[in-house]
Amino acid sequence: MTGTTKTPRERYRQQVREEVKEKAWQQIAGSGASALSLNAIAKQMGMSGPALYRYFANRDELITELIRDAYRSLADAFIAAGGPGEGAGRAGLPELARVLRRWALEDPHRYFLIYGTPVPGYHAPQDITAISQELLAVLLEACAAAVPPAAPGPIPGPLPGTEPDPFDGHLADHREWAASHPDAPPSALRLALTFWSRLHGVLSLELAGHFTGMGLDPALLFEAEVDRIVTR
Amino acid sequence: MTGTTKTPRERYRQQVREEVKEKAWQQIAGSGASALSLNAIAKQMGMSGPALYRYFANRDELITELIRDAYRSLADAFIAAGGPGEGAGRAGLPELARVLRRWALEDPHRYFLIYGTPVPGYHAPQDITAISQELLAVLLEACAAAVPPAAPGPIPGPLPGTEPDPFDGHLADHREWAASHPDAPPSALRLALTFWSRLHGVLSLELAGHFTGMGLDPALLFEAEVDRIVTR
DNA sequence: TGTACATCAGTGAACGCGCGTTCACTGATGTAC
DNA sequence: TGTACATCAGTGAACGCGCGTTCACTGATGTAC
Repeated sequence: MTGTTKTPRERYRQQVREEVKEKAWQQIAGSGASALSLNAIAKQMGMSGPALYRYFANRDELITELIRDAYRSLADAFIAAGGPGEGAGRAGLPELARVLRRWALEDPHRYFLIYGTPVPGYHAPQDITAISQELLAVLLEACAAAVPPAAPGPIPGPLPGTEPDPFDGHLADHREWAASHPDAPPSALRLALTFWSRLHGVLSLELAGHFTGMGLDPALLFEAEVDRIVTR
Repeated sequence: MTGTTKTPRERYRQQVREEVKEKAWQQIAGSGASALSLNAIAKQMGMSGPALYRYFANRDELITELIRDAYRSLADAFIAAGGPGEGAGRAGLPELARVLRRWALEDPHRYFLIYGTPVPGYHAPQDITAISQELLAVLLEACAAAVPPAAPGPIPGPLPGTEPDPFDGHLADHREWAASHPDAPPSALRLALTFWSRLHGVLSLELAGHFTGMGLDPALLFEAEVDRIVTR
């Protein structure tokens, strides 16, 4: 416990940092990430603007922290559902899909901060890309479990009833991004990409409001798409 | 021709408006849409800031105009490829998909202005939604041609070899958005939604740079996804 | 073709605003003896 | 337990900036007779 012992001051610092971030999220929800203003946050907390510089070096650090928290939160949700399972663990793809949608609907702007229009010139620090790799690892785990394992020995032809996907060849040669699962067959990698891109497709259109006014039920559309990812 | 006759002044006005929009796009490409500044554009054109108010009522009108132009440009590309065919006309879905990708890569920020993170509080004027309906009509046309026509008389069960899609039932009841094609079968509507959401998924991830560093070829991934939309 | 007038593009000064950020300072909280 | 000192949260004034937008005005361009 010695490592996590906090002096009252440290405790307080952390509380204020959290409150700043909370107000920041509220502001983002109201007017978008680009309108985030330190002064406005301070005023909302009943403090003067410069006070925030005790807690964040500058505006950019705050935004980076928000992005990190967003990734962390999604990764945790994934791990809780499908991570290396001590507790709940080992969720299937449909469950992961629902976790993703629930997480996104919880705070659409948080989703867009990660997957939305990129901020020109912004590059995420390395520890953030590491979190996104944790996320990917959970997804790959579920995909590997959903797909027939690669047989050792000579590479078999396509299974009967399965048309060969030409992209699988490309994947077999470009799998650095899936380093967490070096033994997963290309079809599992393919499945992960499909899961990611298709769900991002429906979800981001839904969150951006492109389905409103069309009279469709986005939840049904989402479920239908999940269905076609799983039963390929 | 009388309707399109332009006095020199009208001509000039239009030229300047075009130049303003041009610089606006450059600025958006550099620092994102939210950083768009009238003063900066004016300076770049060698004019004083207030001069622009001869051409646009305010900043919002300029942005709306940019969005309108973006939609118009995409709709025109679609119509040229697959629209009600006098000239080229009647392109299939794969061709439409390539048109979409080419258009998006031509200017990623233009794509994101339409399909990216929504601006909180912004509502597109009606003539813009009309353009997006033109776009949809072209897509629906191609989808209707790619799908077995609905048989008149009693609704048949699912075709042999085709598993019934539960979402098609929902679509049969909610097809106002496809008013341009009142006779298209639900499966065609479904195909259009699939085309739209899946291609938006891969494309927006690509444009946002989420594939960079993964070592994948986005063009191949895109083509593979197109393939699985068409040969379902 | 020439003159009188109306139209309109563009300027420069000004307003009020909010932003990020720095700096010197006050006062409260914690630490060491 | 009490005192002396160090740490640190927060303030208020200030800097420089760029923004959108208005206004009264100048000067060039087009129009009518």
